[in-house]
Amino acid sequence: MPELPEVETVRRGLQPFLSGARIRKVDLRRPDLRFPLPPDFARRLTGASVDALGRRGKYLFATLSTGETLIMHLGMSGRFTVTGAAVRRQPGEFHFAGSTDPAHDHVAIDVTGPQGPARVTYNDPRRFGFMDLEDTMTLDRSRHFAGMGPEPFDEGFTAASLKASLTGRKAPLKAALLDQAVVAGLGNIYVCEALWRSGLSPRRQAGRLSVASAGRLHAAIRSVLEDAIEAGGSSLRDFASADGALGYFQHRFSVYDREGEPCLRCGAPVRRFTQGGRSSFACTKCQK
DNA sequence: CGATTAACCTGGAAGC
DNA sequence: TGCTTCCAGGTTAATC
Repeated sequence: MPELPEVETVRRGLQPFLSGARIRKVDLRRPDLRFPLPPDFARRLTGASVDALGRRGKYLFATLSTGETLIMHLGMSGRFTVTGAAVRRQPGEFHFAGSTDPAHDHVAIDVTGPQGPARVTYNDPRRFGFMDLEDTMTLDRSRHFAGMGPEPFDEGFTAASLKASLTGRKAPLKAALLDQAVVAGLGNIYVCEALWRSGLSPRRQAGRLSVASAGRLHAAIRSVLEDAIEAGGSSLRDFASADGALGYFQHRFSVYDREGEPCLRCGAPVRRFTQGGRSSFACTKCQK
């Protein structure tokens, strides 16, 4: 589910509980999420302090005092919730206070932090998310981060660099922008929204952008992500930040999930079509 | 090498 | 009500 704004919202929600906290206990309900958890996962976390909570693209990561970094990806349906102190547990069975979906609570991390004791629970019905441990020193070269494109808000991400990374690409803009090697953090929603803001068709060949179009696209990517972060992300279904608050950017979608509704710029109906097996939404009248 | 498709997994909504 | 089909915010191995 979550794209950059949602992951950033989660990061900000978890930070007060995790940053500076010591990990007391890690409970695993199953040995794998999308992939097997790394060997001795719980043991390598237990006793560690969290130095900082960061984000790279759609990845969340916690830098630990042990020299390792806990890498987390929420996949399509992953979410974190924070609850108070651990409650009673029956043998062989998990139950977390306040959980509305214990069947998909896969990992629970008990911490003592600046806010006192807390339990951070990872819930993920579809289990497309995953966690891993990597050496902090080589994090940027780790299998998850190597080859990832620039952060949208980094200085290194410019209209010129965007145009350069798209040069030679024959794929449509939609597919190219979903490629995390071009720019990190965009997913289906924000690609659709950024293309609408820049007046470009998702079907446009990525390698054939003018300098002016690349400039508009670059600005649109930053502005839509910025607006979405400010809104606390988008809450499709029931996505919530770690403090339980719902993001509200979904109410500001210009095209995503607005098939048949009028384009906010020209009034023509928003169209939905499939690209690479996924829905694209666009105004075919004013997005060229 | 780049582009496209299928698969991973589950639940909710829509259709009959 | 119950069954079937489609769809979903991501990533990636396999295939073209």
